[in-house]
Amino acid sequence: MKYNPSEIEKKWQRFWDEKRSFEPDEDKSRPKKYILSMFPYPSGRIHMGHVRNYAIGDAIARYWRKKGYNVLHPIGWDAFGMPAENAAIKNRIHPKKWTYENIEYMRKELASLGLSFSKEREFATCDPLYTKYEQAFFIDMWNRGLVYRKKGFLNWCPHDQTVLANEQVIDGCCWRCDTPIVQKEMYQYYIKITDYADELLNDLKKLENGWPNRVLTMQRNWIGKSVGLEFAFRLDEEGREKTGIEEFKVFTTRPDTICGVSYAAVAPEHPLVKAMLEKGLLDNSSQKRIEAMHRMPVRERNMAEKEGVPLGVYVLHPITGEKIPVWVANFVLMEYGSGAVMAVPAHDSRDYDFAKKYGLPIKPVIFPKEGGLPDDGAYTEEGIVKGCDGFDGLFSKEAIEAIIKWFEKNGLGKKVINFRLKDWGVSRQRYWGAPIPMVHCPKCGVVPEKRENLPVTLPEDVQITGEGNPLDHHPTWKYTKCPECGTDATRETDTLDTFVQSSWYFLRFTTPRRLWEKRAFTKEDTDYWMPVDQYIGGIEHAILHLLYARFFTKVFRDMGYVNLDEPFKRLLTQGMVLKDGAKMSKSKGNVVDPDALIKRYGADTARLFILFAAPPMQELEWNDNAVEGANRFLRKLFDRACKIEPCTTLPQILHSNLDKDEKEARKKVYEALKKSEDVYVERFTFNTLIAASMEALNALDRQQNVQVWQEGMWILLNLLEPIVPHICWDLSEKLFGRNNFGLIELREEVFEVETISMAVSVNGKPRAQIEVAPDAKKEDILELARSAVPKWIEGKTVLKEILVPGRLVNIVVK
RNA sequence: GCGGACGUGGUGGAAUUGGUAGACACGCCAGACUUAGGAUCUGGUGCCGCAAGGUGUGGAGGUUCAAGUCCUCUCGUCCGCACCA
Repeated sequence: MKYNPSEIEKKWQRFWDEKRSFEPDEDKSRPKKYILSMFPYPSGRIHMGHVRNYAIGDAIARYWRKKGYNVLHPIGWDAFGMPAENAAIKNRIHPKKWTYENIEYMRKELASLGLSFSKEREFATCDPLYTKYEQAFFIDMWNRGLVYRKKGFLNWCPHDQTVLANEQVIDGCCWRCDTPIVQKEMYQYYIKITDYADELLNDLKKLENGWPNRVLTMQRNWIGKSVGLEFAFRLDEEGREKTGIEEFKVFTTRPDTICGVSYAAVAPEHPLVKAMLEKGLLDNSSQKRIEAMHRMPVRERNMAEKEGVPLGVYVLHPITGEKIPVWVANFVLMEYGSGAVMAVPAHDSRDYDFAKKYGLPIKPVIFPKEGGLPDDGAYTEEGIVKGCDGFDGLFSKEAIEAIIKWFEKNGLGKKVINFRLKDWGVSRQRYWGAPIPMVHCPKCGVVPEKRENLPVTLPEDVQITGEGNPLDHHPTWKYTKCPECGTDATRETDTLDTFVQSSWYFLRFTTPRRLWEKRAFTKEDTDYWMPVDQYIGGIEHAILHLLYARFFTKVFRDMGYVNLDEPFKRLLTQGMVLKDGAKMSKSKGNVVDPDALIKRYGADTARLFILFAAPPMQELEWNDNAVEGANRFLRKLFDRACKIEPCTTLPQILHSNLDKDEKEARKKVYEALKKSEDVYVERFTFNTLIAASMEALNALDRQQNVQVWQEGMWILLNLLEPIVPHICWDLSEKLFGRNNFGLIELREEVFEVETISMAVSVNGKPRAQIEVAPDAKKEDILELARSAVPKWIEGKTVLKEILVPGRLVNIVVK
């Protein structure tokens, strides 16, 4: 019989569907596994990255199911977002239609891979039923003070009258109409993720054994906790009178360098600058230069050269009382700390560059324990304080403590913890998103919509042109009554960031469909299913998605909705799929289409290749020839299986009766079985398991024992099922009535051998092989070893002999 | 600049605790069979060398009886963050 993948695959996919084989059991007494591959954006067609993602997740899910676990392995669609609007502009198709059609198509594509999804829990995040709960959560957070409105700067295209995401700004211009973008200040909704900054940082410790180190590092850097001193620079008398401003705050992580301050620097957006501009205290050229700095988007400022303008006002040094000039500097960020810094050119490279450029004094106050200060550049390491009254002789760490204490004692400053992490702006001036469920009332202000009115749904009769906000432009949609007082009011026309949807979708999956109308999820279900035991996805989500999802979990916990600190116990970040050394992309023309591949070779070949070609976390280089090789293995497996006599139980073999090749075959088979535990549970290096299975099949091929063949195939089909399910179900059905899909015990006797082959090396170089009995005495082995390498030891003195049992003998001679 | 990961045959990759480097596969070479095919099977294949042997995990040192694996320095590639005070 010939291996016919398309026939087999259709047959079993239908079988699984009809039997609802992969729906989780509602019996919560069974041990569970929640295996989740990140849900896809319905862009239109699946790509190889998806195939890889879902092949990995499916293998893990199928493994645990076969082990008797209750497995939740769901799929859904991250369905809101800009591509739908872009398609609407380009092809005049409604985003909703476009999205649901794509989902329809991609669902079929994924189905053709034979993935064991819990399909009955599938949903799209643009389903109103999902939006309903998301809006309710948003209101809960608003009521708890976790959501607030604030003016923030956004990329704004004056031509299209729209807000642009950072990635839509190309060289400072709108990606669509090429108009230079401006920074526009608008009201935005923010979620207070910073309230949880410390916990999000500390709890990374709990993930150390389950998450890749680099993801943990990336999150730590992103949160960016720094501890330091906050104090105020008081303006001198003249300055206070001129500007009407008394003082401004600065933050430093290096209070030990405070006596080296030679100027203060403030951001172009700083209130002091604003006040001075308003009062006309700056000359024309200074004004112009400050305005130019201000105009430059913050992202671009870091590329530009350091620039500054002296403000002509002075502050007083809190310790020495010296007068210190204040500068505006383009490298000071308004968003971080207080938007102002104390500048210590001797010990900070940015301050140094700036001081050099403008000829400001450089005063070293920290000296290394050994050696001197650098000739050029700042000394940014720790050292001993010199030239700072009252603190001289202290080492940096002690000086930091002492100086902070001094400030606190004198009421001049305090220890402060700063985070790089900022609150999460969730407003999007777009159509295709979840409407923010708020109402603007002239009497009551901004108030949440009533719960019974949720979801606030999108109007369908809109024209998406890319200009302006369709919700705002809609003739009637935004007009409503205030939920508090009934006055005429307007709806919020902003929609939510799509990251909000992906921050809790994994909780929604725990809810059986019959409860969807009633509840977002229940504690009963989340207590049982959560946390996700294995999460699989691309490294590109290492920071934002994973951070937001962790944050939502903690907020839900504090609102009493879940009993859970961290949502994802283990995380596997898969590598990219490359072709010709580059990421597959249409523009490069190096795309391999999964559909075509499945059509030609079948889903099992696609899955086998993708898991065989590289370990999951590594990049995978596409190779058409190697795909052919994967297919060859399956054909061979099928061919050999067809020659086997069916049986319904695992044959009992008397190992000692077998010949050498038969024993070797059994050994290889059981080695693969042994390996499978480690691979499916711990390491996920499917490539090595597949290699071990190939070795086993090759070894089986070198002998003819009927029972050894039966046993070998029984085991191989069992352990390959998670990787190539269709062929394994088909052959298992024919040969073993699928009785081989249960637990298989290891047979230790197959690992026992009559002789062990050991290497003999002389001075570390391998010179000969010897065969010894497993129970041979040390002296006998050494004797044999010496006699095996006469050429290398004759006439020399044996200094030492090292025996590594079962592996080698090393003879050291001189 | 800071942080991280990775460098092993012609290629993808194995080597879990320091113990015979190159498993498995692709490619290539030779052969068999053949309805002459991009099928299947057998054998070979790190490099140099006729061989004995030498040499070999980016490079240079070091620790060790023994290093792909541990340490120091260095080069390269990729990724993340990027004036974060």
